[in-house]
Amino acid sequence: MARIRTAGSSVKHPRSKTRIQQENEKRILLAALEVFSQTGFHGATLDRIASAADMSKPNLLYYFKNKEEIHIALLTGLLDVWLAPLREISADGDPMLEIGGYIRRKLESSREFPRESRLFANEILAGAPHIGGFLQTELKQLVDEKAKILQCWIDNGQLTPCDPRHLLFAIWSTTQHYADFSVQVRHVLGLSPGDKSYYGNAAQMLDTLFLGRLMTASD
Amino acid sequence: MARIRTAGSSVKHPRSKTRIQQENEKRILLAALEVFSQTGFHGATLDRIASAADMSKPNLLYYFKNKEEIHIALLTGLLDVWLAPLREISADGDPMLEIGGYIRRKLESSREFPRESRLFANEILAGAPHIGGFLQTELKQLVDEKAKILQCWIDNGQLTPCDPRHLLFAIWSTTQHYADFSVQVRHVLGLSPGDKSYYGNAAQMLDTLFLGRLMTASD
DNA sequence: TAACATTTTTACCGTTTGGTCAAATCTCTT
DNA sequence: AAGAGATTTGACCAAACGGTAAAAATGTTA
Repeated sequence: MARIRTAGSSVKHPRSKTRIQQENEKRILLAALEVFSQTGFHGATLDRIASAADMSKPNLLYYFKNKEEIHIALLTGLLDVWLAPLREISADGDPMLEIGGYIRRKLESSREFPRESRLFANEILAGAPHIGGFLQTELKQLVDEKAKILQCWIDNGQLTPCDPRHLLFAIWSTTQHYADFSVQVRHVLGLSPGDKSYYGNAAQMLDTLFLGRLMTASD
Repeated sequence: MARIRTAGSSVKHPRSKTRIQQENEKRILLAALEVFSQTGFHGATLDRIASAADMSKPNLLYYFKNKEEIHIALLTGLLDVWLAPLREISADGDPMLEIGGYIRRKLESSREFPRESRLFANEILAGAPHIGGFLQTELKQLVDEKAKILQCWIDNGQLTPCDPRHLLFAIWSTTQHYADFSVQVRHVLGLSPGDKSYYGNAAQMLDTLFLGRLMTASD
């Protein structure tokens, strides 16, 4: 009688994960990221994920009990990465450097993790069925906190008056656009698949856009 | 022997469309827009579309020969709407008014047609399998044309130097964000579903962002 | 109203998909 | 080397799905 404990979650013995278990879970998540980000949740099939992970479907389901659990595992793993660049904004720093740095970090994140960005975008487009709670609590809280900092800068005359939250929206959308809509960007620019040379011009554009008139004091 | 001619596309007699035909095709496309924009292509089922159109599935397939044809019909109907605001930009006008108007039109389009915007976003996210050609030809051509106008304004000192194409990307992403990521926007702002009150602040934000330092001459 | 074309419905089909089960194999420890 | 537990596999299943065929119903027109 096999399967006394399901991989990694025995109720009686929450033993640490096996080497094989760790390796395979990573392989699965990597494969799932590839497939989910290409076709979305509904377009992805367990067969494709399994084959991308070089693994049989039942074997895959030995590590994750269903398709949704894989999806959730990917998303929750993503949230910290998504928040990280925003967390770094410091009230003590210079507004220009702080906002410029945030933009650079977000843009870099788009270039380095386009699949993660598309996975996130798909989830939001679908109405955020899995991470709605996260958006309402953790994200909202962090945004509220950082919006206060931005508001301080505005009150100090270091930043052009505007709704801080919408300023963040603008940064999110413009930076993520290069990952989520990369196909459109490439086609319009006449570039071939895989060519990411446009990121240079993107950074320049966003600097002029956000650090131009929005910054009032220094310079 | 029924079905001598498939609805609307007889080879021998390309007769004009029946009243019933016109009505039903509209009903189907409206229902499909709702379903596709909510769940994406793969997540949408013919049964759901049919039931949303208050129609049996075989009846639906009498008007569109398969699921993909419905999707394509929706997308192609969308492209002109998508291009329209950009087409209006005139070389003769004042840069500030032209760009400001374009932003307002795009934002208004997001508010009025969020489902269409999400349908488009889904298509791009999936790699633009159906409208790749459009992006490479019609869209690229129009962008090239309008980019020239923007470049003129830059050369005339009326617009801050920047890559015109990336300026357009920034406008697209920021305006469409309010339709495509509305769930996130609402959750972060603490608004309830259906509340679109944030569009006011959005317009203000985008004006300060794009019409601030980017505009150099007048003012 | 009769004849014809159009529209709708009912019943169905083959495939794909998410997921299960039990047996077989492998791995690690003693 | 042996046994216990962990992993893998092959065979399978029910439901959902995209789509079809043919007859029934409805609309249109002469």
